[in-house]
Amino acid sequence: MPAPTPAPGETKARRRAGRPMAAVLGQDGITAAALELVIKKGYDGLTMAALARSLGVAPSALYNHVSSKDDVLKLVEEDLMSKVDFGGFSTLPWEDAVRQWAYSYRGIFARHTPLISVIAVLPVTDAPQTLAMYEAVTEGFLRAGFPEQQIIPCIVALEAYIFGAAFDANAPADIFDSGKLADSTPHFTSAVRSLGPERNNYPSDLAFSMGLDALIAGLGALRD
Amino acid sequence: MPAPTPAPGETKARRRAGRPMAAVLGQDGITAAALELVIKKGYDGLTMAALARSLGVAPSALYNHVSSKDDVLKLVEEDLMSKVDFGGFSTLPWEDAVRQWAYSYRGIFARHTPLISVIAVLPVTDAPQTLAMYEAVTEGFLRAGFPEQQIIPCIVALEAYIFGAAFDANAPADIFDSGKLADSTPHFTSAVRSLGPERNNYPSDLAFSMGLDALIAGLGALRD
DNA sequence: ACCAATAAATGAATGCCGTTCATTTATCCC
DNA sequence: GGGATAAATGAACGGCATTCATTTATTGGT
Repeated sequence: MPAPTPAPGETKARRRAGRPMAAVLGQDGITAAALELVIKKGYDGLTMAALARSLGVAPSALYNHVSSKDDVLKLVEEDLMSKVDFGGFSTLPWEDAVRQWAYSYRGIFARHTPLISVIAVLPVTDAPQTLAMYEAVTEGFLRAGFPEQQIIPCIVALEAYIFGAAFDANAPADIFDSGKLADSTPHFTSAVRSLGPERNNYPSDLAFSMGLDALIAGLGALRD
Repeated sequence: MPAPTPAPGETKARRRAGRPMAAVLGQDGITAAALELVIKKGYDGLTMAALARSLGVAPSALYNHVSSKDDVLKLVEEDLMSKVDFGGFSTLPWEDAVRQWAYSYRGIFARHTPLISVIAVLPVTDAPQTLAMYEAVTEGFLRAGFPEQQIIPCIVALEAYIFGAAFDANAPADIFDSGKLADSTPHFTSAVRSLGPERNNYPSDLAFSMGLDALIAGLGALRD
C-alpha cells in the first residue's frame, strides 16, 4: 500500500515509441464492472477473479490497470462519491442543505459499508469527486457564516456521524433483543419495548434524524 | 453465520457419561490470546493459524471451542466492551457522564476499527458485557429525565457518532492534502490551511469534541 | 515494408487463508 | 477396566490476491 501506486488515472507512464495492444477495458470499465458486481453479489462477491470474469479477461490482466484490490475499492468509492447530493449548499438554507447532504451520503454508503473503513482513512489527494464535494460543502459553510477554522472540524464531525449511521442502517430489527438476560437489564429492556407494540423494531431512521437535528443545531450555533 | 452457533458460552452440550481430554484452553484463553495477538500484530495478524500457534495447538483444534473466526471477533468485542467506562452515569451529571462514556468508548474502539463492522450489526443477545453497558446508560438517561421512548434512539445516535469518530481517529495527518487539485478547490484548501501553521494536521480530536458537545446539547434538550 | 518498442493479456505458480473431517488421544463415570 | 465423551491432530480442500515469464497485438520510425 505504501507501494509506488501509479497515481490513479494513469497506470505507468507514456513514453515515446510504439503503442500497445488495444486495452480491453481501462479503469472506467473496471470501476463500472466492480460496482455492478457489488450490487449483484455484494462485497463478498467482489473478487479479482469474479471481476476479471465479468470483463471477459484473465485475473492477472487486471493488474495492468490497477495495482491491487484496494485500488479497485478506491475507484468504486470515488464513483459513489460523485453520486452524493450536495447541491443544496448552493440553493438551500444551511440547515436544509446539511440535512439533504447527510441523508444522501448515508443512503448511499449504507449499502457500501465495507468501503467506509477505506474512505475514512484515505487521503483525498487525487480523488476529484471527493474533493468536489468537500469544496461545495465548505462553500456552503462559508456562505452560512462559519469561521473558516471551524469548518473542517464540523465536516469531520458530520461525516463521522454519517458513517456510523450508515453501519447502523444495516442492523437487524432484533439487534436489541436482550433474550434470556432480559431480567438483569430491566430498564434497557423496557426502553426497547417502549419503542412500539411490535417488538424488535430497530429505530435506525428515527435515531439518525434525531442525532442529525441535534448536530445541526449544535454546530449551527458556531456561526458568527 | 445463521448456522446453529452453540450459543457462545458453551460449545456443544453436556450429556451424562465420561469426560473428555482436558481442554488446552477454553473460550477465555482464546479471547485473551486473540486480544494479545491483535495488540502485537494488528488485525491482519489475527489469523486462525497464528492464534492456534500462540496457544500451542493445531488450527483445527480451535473449532472445538469456537465455530468460526467471526466467533473469535465476537469474543474480543465482548471483552473490549467490558472495558468501556460507563461509571459516570451513576455519579455525574448526565452531560459529563455522556462525555466520559463517549471518550472511553471511542478511545477503545479507535484501535479496533475492524470490529466495528461486526458490532454495529451484532445482536446483543447473550452479550452480557454489552448489555450491562446499555443497562447502565439507560438508567443514566432515565435519571436525567429522558422520556423512555427517546432513550434508545439517543443511544443509537451517540453510538453511531462514536463509531464513526473511532474510524476518524485513525486517519493520517495528510488526509486532506488536496495535492495538485488544490487550485480547483480553493475554499476547501484554504479552510484546511487555516487549521494551523503546520499544514496537514488532522483535527480528529477537536472535531470529536465539537460534535459531541453539539450532540449532547441537542439531545439534552429532549428531557422532560 | 519491416523492425524495434511498447503495453496488454495470458496461464501457471505461489503462499496464505478459513474451514472440514476422519482419526487418534486423553479423560472420567460406572 | 470398558465404554462413552470430547479435545486435539494432520491432512486435505477450495478460494483468495498477487507475481512472473511469456506471448500477442499495436504502433511509430526508418
